[in-house]
Amino acid sequence: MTCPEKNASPNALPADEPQQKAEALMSKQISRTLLQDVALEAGVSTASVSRVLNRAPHVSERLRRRVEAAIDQLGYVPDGTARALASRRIGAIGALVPTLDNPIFSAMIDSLEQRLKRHDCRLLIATYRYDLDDELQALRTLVQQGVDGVVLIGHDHRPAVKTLLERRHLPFLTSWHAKDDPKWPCIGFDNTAPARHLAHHLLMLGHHRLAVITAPTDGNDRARARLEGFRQAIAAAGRDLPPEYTVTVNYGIAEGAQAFETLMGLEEPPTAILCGNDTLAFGVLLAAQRAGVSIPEELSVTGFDDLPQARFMSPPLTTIAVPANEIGRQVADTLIASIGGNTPPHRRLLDAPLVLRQSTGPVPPAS
Amino acid sequence: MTCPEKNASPNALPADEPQQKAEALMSKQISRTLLQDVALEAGVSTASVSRVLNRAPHVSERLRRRVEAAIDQLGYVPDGTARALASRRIGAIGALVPTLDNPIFSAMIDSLEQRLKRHDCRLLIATYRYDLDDELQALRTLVQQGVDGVVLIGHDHRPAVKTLLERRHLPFLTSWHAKDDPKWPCIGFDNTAPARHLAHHLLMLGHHRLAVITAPTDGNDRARARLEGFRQAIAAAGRDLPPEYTVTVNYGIAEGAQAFETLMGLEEPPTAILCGNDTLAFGVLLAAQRAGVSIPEELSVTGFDDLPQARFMSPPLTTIAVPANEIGRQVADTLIASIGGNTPPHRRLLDAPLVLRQSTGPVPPAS
DNA sequence: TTGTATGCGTTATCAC
DNA sequence: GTGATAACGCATACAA
Repeated sequence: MTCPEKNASPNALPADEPQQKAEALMSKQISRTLLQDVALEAGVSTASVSRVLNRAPHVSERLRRRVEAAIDQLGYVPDGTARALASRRIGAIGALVPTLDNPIFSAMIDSLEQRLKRHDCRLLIATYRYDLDDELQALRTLVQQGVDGVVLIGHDHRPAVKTLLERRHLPFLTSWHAKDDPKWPCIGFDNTAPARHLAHHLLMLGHHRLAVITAPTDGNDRARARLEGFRQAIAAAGRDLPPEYTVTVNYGIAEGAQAFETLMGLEEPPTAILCGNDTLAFGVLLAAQRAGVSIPEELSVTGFDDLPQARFMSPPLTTIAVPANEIGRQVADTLIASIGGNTPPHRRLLDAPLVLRQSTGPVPPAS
Repeated sequence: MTCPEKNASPNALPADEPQQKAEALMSKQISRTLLQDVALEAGVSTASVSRVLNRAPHVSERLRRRVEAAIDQLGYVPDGTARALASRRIGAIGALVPTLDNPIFSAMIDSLEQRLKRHDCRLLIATYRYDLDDELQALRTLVQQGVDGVVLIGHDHRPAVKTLLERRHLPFLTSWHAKDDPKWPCIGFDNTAPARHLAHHLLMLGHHRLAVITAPTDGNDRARARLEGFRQAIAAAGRDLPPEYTVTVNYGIAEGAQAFETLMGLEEPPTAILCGNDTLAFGVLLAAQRAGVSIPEELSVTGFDDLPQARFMSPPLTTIAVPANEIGRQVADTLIASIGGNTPPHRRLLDAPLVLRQSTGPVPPAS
């Protein structure tokens, strides 16, 4: 049964199985060392090897050493798929994000992944381009893969998302929003209040004609919340936001620049522009520069996100610092705890402070 | 055996097993429908259900319909972990990238993921912060997870990386470089030639004092290759690149700005600065603007990557357009083919064209 | 503390 | 074309 030397036969079968070898050669791995081989080498049971592998309690130091020696000796590497099937955990969570093209999301994913690694957890990502049907579909495949947990952006989702998550008892977290709903635990920040502060800030500077450039709000509660914040402040000041002062464009610098042209082409151009995100604001800043419109003397501009570039723009951009990295870290820690059985707080709100820079100033005297 | 109604018992065990239910409640999923249940419902064998699921050939239309009906009826969802164990494929590949904080990498990952989805393949990502030991470690965990393929950035890796990949017969691809090594199949682009072109372009404009700002070259063959390209062109012009004209800084706008200060503080400041990537160049551009150094009249600046912002800088940045999205797509297609048994070409080179904009101009007369 | 035996839910290899 | 049934490699309830 025990072969002379190097021949650690994968399966302790009753007799030589001729096809065995041929198969192994065709297959992805040639005669891998199995947990069973380790058990044999160490002279212990497979259960003990498994215990050592999983750092289970109640294993004697002596046994542990023996097993670890055997593992090193044979260069054993546990099979993740078998582990997953038996333990019902794959050691990875899934993240559903609208896109990775937006640096604010890739920043969050980056820190999420770094933090998960500490907990020995991998990250499976899927993007859905702000299409909620695609999001649902992507979630289905992630769930089918067997992810141990899921993180979502925002609270705009198809109803089936929640149904699926709950039916599978899958730990999950939403992020990037602040809605207080016990059914949708979240780690995020308020998008409305900061938006309100930005608008308020401009109103205090004497601006009357505020315009807004927003991303499409369809399936994007963050964009909606920010727009709502802008509206609230404007309404509180006894004014309103006329439709022609609200421009909806897709994400992008060029799109922001385009929106600038549109707004400045109006009979009564705004004296301040509130942008739904920094990238749009960058576009406005650049277009203004090209058009010879000086910021903030002739026009005030605000962003939302505080991307690394924001402080380097000319002039530096007044914006809201979104805690993308902190969200990544806290989501990782919380989801891991949640997978471990701890019920997380239904809602954790992080700061998204106003960052006053030089792109905003008093309303021009001419107005 | 067959329960009255809703009770699709997960296992057709001989008798009631009291613990069964308790366990199920504790566990992640409550009485999931299994492939076996589908087989029962459809009145066929489990093998047939599996065949339908995997679109295997030689299945009658009639049987397929019956099975599909049963699947819909029961809302059956295959278990990815069991599938993975039995088929030896998890339906996901792993991507190892230095960081996702650099938009050029997140762009590639974004398109990679989008394209993989078409092939019904998921993406597992891991970052290693340019630390090759971490890269190796991360690869180990991905392999252990059972990924069906791996994509790496560059050709700087620990030897163990290749050993591991080959021992497991794991399809893999490197990217972002152009080294012609049959052992390291790659889909990338030449970093050296474009760098040479940039330097040549400046030399043709009459610049003699060229400086370089580079990212740390340790474990970063792309940075090294670009630096080498700069050097080649300069040497070809009968000049050299003195050490004080070569500044190494970490990635970042602030870092680029800092390097600008350093260089312009020299007794004989350069008349042109070649940056290892766009982000560093952005820093230079912004610092120059602040310092009142006009570009390109007093100083020429080049980047490398062609990030979306590059064309919106003032002045627009002369740079190299790195095909990040195309790499993502082609890596996806090729790796999938490779997993399917097709041997990919050892090397596919994509274009990384010079994009001439306004940040470069004739050497200032004073020089 | 350690060993035994079985389950995890598919795929795949055979026969038929 | 379809049906039994043996892997797949590990975790774990239970016994010892």
